[in-house]
Amino acid sequence: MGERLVDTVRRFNRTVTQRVGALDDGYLTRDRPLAQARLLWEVGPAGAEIAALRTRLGLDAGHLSRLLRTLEGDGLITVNSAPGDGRVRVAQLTSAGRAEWDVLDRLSDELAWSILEPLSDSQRTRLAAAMTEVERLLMASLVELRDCHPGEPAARACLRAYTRELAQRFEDGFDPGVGDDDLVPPTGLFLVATLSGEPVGCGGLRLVPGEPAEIKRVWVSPSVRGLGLGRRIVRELERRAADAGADLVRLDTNDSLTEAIQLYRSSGYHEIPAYNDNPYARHWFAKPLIKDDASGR
Amino acid sequence: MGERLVDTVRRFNRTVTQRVGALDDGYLTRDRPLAQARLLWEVGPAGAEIAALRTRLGLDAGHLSRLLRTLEGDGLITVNSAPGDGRVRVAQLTSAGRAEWDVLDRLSDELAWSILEPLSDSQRTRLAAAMTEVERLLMASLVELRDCHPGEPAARACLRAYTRELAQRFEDGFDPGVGDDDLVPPTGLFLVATLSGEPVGCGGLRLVPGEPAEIKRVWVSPSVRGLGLGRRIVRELERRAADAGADLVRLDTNDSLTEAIQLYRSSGYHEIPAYNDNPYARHWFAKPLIKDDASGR
DNA sequence: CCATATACCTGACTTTAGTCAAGCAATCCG
DNA sequence: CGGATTGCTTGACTAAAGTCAGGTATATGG
Repeated sequence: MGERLVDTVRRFNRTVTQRVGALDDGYLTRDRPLAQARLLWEVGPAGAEIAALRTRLGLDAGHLSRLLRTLEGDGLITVNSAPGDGRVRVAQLTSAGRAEWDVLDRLSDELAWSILEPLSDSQRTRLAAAMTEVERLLMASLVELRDCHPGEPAARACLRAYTRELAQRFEDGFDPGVGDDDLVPPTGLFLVATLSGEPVGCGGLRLVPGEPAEIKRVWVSPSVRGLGLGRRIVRELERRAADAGADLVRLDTNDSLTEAIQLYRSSGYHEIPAYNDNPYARHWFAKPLIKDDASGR
Repeated sequence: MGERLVDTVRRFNRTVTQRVGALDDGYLTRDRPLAQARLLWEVGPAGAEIAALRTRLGLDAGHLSRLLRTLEGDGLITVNSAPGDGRVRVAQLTSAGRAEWDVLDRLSDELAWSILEPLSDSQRTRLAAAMTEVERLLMASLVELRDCHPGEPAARACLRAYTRELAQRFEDGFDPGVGDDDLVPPTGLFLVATLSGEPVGCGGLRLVPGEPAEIKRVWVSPSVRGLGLGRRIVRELERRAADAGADLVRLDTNDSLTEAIQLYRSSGYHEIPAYNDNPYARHWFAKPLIKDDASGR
């Protein structure tokens, strides 16, 4: 039965991904090299930082620079230094570039419509629903979890979002207090989850030798909630804690974070007495770590 | 609401198609050029005719030939003339090529599993179901309908399948009688539906000036049934008949072709008295054609 | 048997894509 | 203020993809 599922995924990858992908490229290319067309599209009406384009398109810095130069030469974009930081450069569409982008936008609409057009109404609705489902579930697989210094931009973005959200949800606001710069080896660690470059979640671990490990700053972007990312982050943090020699992991949380409490309970955590005086904490949880070097499944 | 559906399709195309597609390519490439890897994969354990590879991969004849020469030079495939026709050449995997193919097969399994792995059981099932749905419905859109001489290989394949199926379904067998070589302009036409090069359906139209047009040889491959292709073929034939000046289109059919009868009834056909003495016909249908040069949505 | 068509191959390109090291300007850090 | 770092650009490549005009066997139809 696992075999059947794998076959389904493989067939899907082959047929849908390659064929529709090729179709998409063909439509959007407009007798311009594919990389240029994609780049022009990604710059978009709002403009974009070059670093962002690089991660989104997965291009080499040199290659990207050259592509930008070509588009600039064709009068489709301008590249200027960012106002804040002179090293950062920002690409903007010129009016000619905008016109071209609009054409791509229209073609993209037409392609989408050409897919829907031969279908009956009910088929169209079913297709859209199935596409949304596939997309959401694939997201979960494409999220990458990696170690990240809390000071890195991706981490800071997550922590800002985390703080903003808690401030909104807690009755009496939220002040994160001191920074999270201690969440680096050897006294801790910080994980950031990214979806094609964009940070979509995070989690920290504080490690004090001889004491239980502590999970902190677990946050998942609303855009990917309900896909099990929180559970995945917590599981990874537990694994790291075990690797570091901890045999217990604990954390504090607040009543208003109902999904989090639900997650911890269903992940094997049980409530314990307060182990700190965090003014925002209302519940304290702990989970014993069982060491196993042979990971099952 | 049409707009929402189009947006869904566009988002799907972008995220799923590009990201999963790139992932797929990366896995399967095995530090061999992508085109070579894909070609090796397409040759497969059963071997393949070069013409088939060309259409399946959408490659230029020269480019393909060179790729074949490279794989041949690496000892992965052999290319020999086909037994029937000395011009046609067939690629076969050598044992080394077969071993390489097996590796690709395994990697493909691993990639599929890496997508499923982070998901819960119920999510996996839902993903597989949604993928199957997307795939089937996209098929309908990717089917291309084109004019085709009844003597062309694609047409002959359809007509053979048509004949075989009727012979099986009719109580007293089926003999197509004379060929369908009259289904060419100006006395008629023949359409073949292809799904990425493979013929999956057909339909013919006989045109006699001053007489009603006649629909013949409508067939849809079992692999794509239930996706509205039959209806699409009939609709296109009606359009062609109208373009040719006919104001009525008629056809004959047999009791055992229940889906066809259902299709004709729901497409606006009504039963009429026998207009010919086709020994296999049990029902005769007709539909008046309304001319409209402004085709609505 | 000969003209024509088919199916593929070769040579001789051009265009894209992608890599790597070196370099420069802006910024950050102590 | 001076040395490191960051962010991007350039030069100098290589590899892969794709194109196009011949060319060579094999088949087909009169």
